Amino acid sequence: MNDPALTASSHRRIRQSNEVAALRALHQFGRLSRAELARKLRLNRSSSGHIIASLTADGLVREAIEDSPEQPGYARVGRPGIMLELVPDAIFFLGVEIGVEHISTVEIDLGTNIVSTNVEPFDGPSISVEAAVARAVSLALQSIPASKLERCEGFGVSTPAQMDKHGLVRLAPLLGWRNVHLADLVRDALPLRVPVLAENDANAFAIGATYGRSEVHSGVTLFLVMESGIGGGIIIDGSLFRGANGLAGEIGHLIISDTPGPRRNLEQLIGLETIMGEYRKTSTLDHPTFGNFLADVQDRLPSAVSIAEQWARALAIGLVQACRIIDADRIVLGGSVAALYPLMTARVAAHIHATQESSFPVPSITVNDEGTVGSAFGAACMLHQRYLSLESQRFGGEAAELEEPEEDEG
Amino acid sequence: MNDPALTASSHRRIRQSNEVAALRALHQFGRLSRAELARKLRLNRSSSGHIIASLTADGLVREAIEDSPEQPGYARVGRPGIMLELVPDAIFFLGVEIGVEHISTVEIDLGTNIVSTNVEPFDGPSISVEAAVARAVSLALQSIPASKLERCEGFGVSTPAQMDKHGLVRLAPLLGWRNVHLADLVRDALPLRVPVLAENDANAFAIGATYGRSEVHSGVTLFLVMESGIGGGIIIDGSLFRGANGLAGEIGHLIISDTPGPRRNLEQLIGLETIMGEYRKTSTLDHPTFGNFLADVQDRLPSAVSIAEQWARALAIGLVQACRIIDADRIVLGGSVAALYPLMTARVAAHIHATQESSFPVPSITVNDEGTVGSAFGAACMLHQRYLSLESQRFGGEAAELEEPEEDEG
DNA sequence: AATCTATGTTGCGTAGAACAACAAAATATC
DNA sequence: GATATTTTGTTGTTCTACGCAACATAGATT
Repeated sequence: MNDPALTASSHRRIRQSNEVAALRALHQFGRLSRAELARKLRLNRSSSGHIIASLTADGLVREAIEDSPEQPGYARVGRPGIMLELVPDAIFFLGVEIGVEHISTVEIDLGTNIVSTNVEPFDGPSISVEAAVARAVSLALQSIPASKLERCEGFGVSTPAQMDKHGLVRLAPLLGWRNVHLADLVRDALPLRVPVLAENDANAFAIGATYGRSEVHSGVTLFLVMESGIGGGIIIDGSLFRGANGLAGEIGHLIISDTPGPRRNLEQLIGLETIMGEYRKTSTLDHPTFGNFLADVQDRLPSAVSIAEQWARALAIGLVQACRIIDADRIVLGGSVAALYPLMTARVAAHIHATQESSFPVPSITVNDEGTVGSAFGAACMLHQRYLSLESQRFGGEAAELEEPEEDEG
Repeated sequence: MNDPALTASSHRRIRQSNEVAALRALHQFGRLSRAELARKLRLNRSSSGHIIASLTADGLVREAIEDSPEQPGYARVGRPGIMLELVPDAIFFLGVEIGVEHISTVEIDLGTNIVSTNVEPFDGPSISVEAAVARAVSLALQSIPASKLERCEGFGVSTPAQMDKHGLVRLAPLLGWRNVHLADLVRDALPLRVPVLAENDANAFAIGATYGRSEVHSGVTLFLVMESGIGGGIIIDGSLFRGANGLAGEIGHLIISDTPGPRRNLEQLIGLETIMGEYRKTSTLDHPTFGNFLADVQDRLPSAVSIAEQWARALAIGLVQACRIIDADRIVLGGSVAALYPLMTARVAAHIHATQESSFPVPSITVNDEGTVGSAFGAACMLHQRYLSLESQRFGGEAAELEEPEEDEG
């Protein structure tokens, strides 16, 4: 019913849409002159000027001081344009990850630069939702001076839970939550009136990993977060594909093998627990860590290599299965287990080749190296993305979602 | 690079977008008054009136003659509105399926009603692309009087091939094609200048099966075409998800079992060939047909039921695997083998339940009953959908896709 | 120095939506 | 049955924001 193409454009919306487009272009390309912007947006130079004028008045855009006047190959004839850039600290966004063992918060600015982060240990399962939300909010706000607060334009939460697009948690097994409206709780707990979004942690991670400037990769990216559990997210043309229930990309439960005894799913085959379980059987150390394991693999210790080999095979099968359905052209691996991939690149590729028909295009595989704040960063990015879209509160958006003049006159 | 949100709106575009929105609303809801339309589109009544006036002048919309004046529950206070409707035969679209054994053509009108169809036997593998295109075009046009031709507003082709979104066929194993620009060939063969789109047959089928009026199901639909081969398509919020290479939803090659000997993929387990191969071993008939098999299953003949049981299990596993990745909430089965599903509903459901974790929402499964023209119909629908969008040629669209003022200035 | 080229700005024209006012066509109310 | 009420469709006006053209500007080119 909320068919975007069914809502009409008015005059206000034109300008809104064009201002948003200008902001997005500046975010994507970094620096542009008014004339360049006009070309990108297919606008007249004069219109571009007007739009920039109003964005400048709002303090979102400024003329860049030419610190590096001689960019290589920038010798063009004609009057040089005045470079424009976003004012990074004009506004900011907060992202929080409520994990099982820790809470992380991230503050990003209009240029999606990370301004500050906080991480705090946390015992998720033993704490109520309300208390968790309270701690998350206070941790996120603790390093923000009161005077700056009003420049906050969005608050994102990520957590290991299955939730709908409104932030209603259906089930969070690791935290013991069920049917809690997380987004609403956070909204109420915040001393600000800003847009709040909640999202599954793997989905948020996926957004964060793909939502960089000039990273508007048009295509399909499958993002895999490999820790004890295996999470996943799918990004289509730069925006998250949630699926019907927010479960799209959660490939941890794919059945990989039904060879001998019980069926084994991907999580059971490539998760951290499994690797460490196997590794403990062979390691001579008292308390072997994943780091020890990686070192052993690097040293080509047969027992460790054998475990890694199993891992590579299962990962390859999982990726091939997933790509047969969503036809991704890019795969990004994240989470601590991803560190194993660079050691096993060739083996994974070989298994993919063996499983795949030759006619199928093979996606590129890369490792994401965001720190522990990846998911919180992604949550913040979701609000950055929202700000640079037509739903932005800045334009009295949101209304479009709330009104819904549903009149079912059968 | 073709980021839609990066292109700005001008004055012309406003009207375009609003006219398109009006046409879409009328298509979706059938009949609306100007005031109702204004509410749906969030426009002022007067603007709605202007838009309707210009669409009426173009012959696309008319005031409906109140043949059924008393719609139930239609007693509302106030002046009753004048109902508006699309003029079905204002324009039409053609769709062609170039299959392996037959060519089917469909003509649909602005209301997506099927006006006429043609089916002709065809020996795909033995015929060149050019000849196939020529036959397809002549079959599609044969029943269209010359005077009507100019009202054609689009031509769609579907064929069992992997192709990109521009209609360039990378590979069509069943027809022996490789690297042919099918859409261009059709464009050149047509005696009209109309938009031409080409799409994989399963994808086209999927569009046709979901693109009904008032069928703008917002959600994720997985469509499965089961014949000798297994094709598939994914529809997200009413529009086709092609994936990076047009292969999204092609779940025929999912690995279902690696139990004893060689791996078996879904196609090898639930395809028509497999069923009939098994059935021939047990049937007492000389030339058993799939119809015989269905009858035997219906009669609970143990040998047939056993084959069907295997089929149900493999299908269930395939669907569960697919839904774990794309999180579909609706599955539609098509193709001749789909007729087996109604007999096995309970078994499939049981297997899904057994494979699935309880927390996972189970999608609805329905059988599509389009005839043999489903894929051609879908191809025609693609152009209907395009006409009711901003890329419509009617508004000098397409330019947006051709210009591309790419200026990579490092 | 003169010319060329591209940029940024300004004033004007215009398309098209919002707004307000009004007549019309029905129901609701007394 | 007359009047009030409600909703619709239309008309004229206002306003917003873009396109266009003209011009001054700032550099490169000759």
